[in-house]
Amino acid sequence: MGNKKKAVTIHDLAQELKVSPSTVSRALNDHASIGKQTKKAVRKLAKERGYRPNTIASSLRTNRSNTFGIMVSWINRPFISSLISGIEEAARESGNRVIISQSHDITELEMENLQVLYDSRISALIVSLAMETTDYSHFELFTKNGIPVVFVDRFPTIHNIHKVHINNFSAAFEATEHLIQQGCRRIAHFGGERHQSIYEDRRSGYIAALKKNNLEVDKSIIIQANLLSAEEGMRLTKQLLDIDNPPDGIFCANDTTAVSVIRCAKSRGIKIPEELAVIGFNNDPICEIIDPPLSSIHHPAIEMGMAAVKQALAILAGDTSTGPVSSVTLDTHVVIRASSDRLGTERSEDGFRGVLPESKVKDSAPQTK
Amino acid sequence: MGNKKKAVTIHDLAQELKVSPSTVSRALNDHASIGKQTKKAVRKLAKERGYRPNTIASSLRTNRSNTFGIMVSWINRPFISSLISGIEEAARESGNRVIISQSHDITELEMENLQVLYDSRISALIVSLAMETTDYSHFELFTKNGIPVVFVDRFPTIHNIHKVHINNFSAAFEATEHLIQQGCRRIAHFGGERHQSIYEDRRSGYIAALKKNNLEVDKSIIIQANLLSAEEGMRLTKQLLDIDNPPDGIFCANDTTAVSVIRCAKSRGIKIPEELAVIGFNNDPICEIIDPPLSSIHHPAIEMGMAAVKQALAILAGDTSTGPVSSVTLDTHVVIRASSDRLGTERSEDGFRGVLPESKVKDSAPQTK
DNA sequence: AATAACAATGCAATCGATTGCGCTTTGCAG
DNA sequence: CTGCAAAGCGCAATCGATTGCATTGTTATT
Repeated sequence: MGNKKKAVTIHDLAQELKVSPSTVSRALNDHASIGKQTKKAVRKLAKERGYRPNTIASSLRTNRSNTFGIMVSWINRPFISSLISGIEEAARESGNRVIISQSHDITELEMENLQVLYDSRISALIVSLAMETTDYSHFELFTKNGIPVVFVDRFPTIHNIHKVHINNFSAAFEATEHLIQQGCRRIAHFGGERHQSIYEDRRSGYIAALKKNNLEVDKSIIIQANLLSAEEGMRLTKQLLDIDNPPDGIFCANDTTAVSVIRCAKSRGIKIPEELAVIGFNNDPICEIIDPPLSSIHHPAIEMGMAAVKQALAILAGDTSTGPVSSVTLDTHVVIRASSDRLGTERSEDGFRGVLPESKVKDSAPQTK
Repeated sequence: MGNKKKAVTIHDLAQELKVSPSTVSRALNDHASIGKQTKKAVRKLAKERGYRPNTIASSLRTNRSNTFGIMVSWINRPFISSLISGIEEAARESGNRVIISQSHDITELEMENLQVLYDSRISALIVSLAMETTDYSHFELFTKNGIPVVFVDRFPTIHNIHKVHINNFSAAFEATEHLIQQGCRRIAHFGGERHQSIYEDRRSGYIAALKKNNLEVDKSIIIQANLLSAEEGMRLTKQLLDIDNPPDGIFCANDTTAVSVIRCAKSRGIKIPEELAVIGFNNDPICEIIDPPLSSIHHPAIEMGMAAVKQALAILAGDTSTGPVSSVTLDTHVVIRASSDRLGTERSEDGFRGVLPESKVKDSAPQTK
């Protein structure tokens, strides 16, 4: 183990076959102007000697690294890890590698790590913004140097960008209307940083649904969180449930806080969904696990990752059919479970209902280790 | 956007400063034989022109890519994504990039993707084996070429390897003894593929605990799963609970199947932990979410990732203090929750107990999006 | 048979950074 | 004033693969 014998190069093959390195290179790349015999001989020897192309050298010469960079907040979050899984798969299928980097939701770290990605001369960058980030100038390093940047999920509030996203407004609208249909009349909202458009849009969709249904918009039950973490969720829910006129429904901007709401409510003996109907966002695996199962918005993480790669590839191929920028919107849908199902139509015994989109998610992301 | 002006190189800087590229290179790398003034001037101009080193060129010349390759089964599993998060962080801190690849638990895909990683001339490889994999010859490509391979979690059953792991035997032993202490006398086991040593060891630890406590080892309640998926868990649990003499406790080789056991048992009205005590493995986030909360073995995913990087760095630095191979074993511990706590000492109201190792996990991996 | 056309291969530059070796200058001791 | 070392910097090769252009050998055309 650990021998440091040098790897085989095309020069080694060339020497042995008494041809030039150019010929070897072309033979391996199936260039038209190389004879059949030669190609066969080269490939045979390459295999025998265990030749493997040096991607680094190739990248330097061709100026194409065939590598995508990913910048996300935290790798170990259900939505993000599925997103990455989708990116990895689509990238691999198109012959690209994937370098990964996390910002820990801190803008400064995002900036630092972007430098590293740039130094790696990635072919394209796929980003989901750090929660903190409000200034986007650090992405110009890429755009100004001709490296496509595709934003996924959390994207900047500026116009000239490529992005893959969902319609957060309408998803939130549907979620809220669902609660209203279930009889809720005083619906609270758990929202994230408003400078992140996805959270602002979810908030707007929620408010629009209330207004459309002639329900009061009470800002005292619109909760503002920073990171939408479990701890925040627990702490803020306690406050919310302590007020004189507590809500009878709540729409949370993510599942993590929704779970905290359920746990807090349960500990107080508040019946879900009868006294408090809850719906989250993302359709994380925990939705099916918690008792009662949590209604949510299905957020197509893997598909979003794949779409981002597809979009990056199109840009690299010079596809300008969508104009200077492109925006892909993926579909979401409400997944109704017991936490919001006051009419009792969706209940089951063991909680295993063959809901189509969910089994689909499971197929591509089994919760095994 | 999308201008294709070429990036600044050291030659551009050299020309403008009327010095040689060598000087620029050395100045930027803080080489001793370059004058103070020169260094200052070079760095100033580099900054002004937005110079960024081309890692690809540097890698080619120095034969060091400063890139770690990761090969895992699925990125989007709680344990794996935390593992990767740890790897990414430790790698970044040591100035290394991270390329990621997934095998989907299929050996063939593992082999194919390893080729790609090799072609990228990664500095070191960190692997958690595909469930299927029993032959390890495809890793020789790396070892024979002097590229360190560090196995994490799922490792080969051969000796001359570097690895980071836990003591699966003793963890399983402790888990099983815990069930026995709680009064269980007929304990079942849900195991994974036995050719994967981690699952074989968990099984052995379980059996050893039974024997030590003079309990019968009944193979009819040792369940063999392939992927340890939720579906498998549900299907096999149904069979298990249908037998004449059902178990009063079960130790599962992962949390996913343990959750299935709980859900299946609940749907049949079996009381947990009174009639069936359950303990899983990994301490995934779902453990705290499910009702009743699931006891488990804390599996230090992030720390394992960091340890693997540390180990790889040591090998690259030529550290032979551990001999030709090195093995790092990290600690685990039983996390007792309601699913196995028949004595009722660990209960709480809202399920938020400030268990130290858990809050630690949360700090580094908040369940937010 | 002479020439055009083409197929197959080689030559050498190139991508951007690094580095061993050698050259020039300055400083200082003898 | 000479000699010599150290400081500061440049030359040119190098890493491995790619590619425009030149070259050789072969076949087809008139």
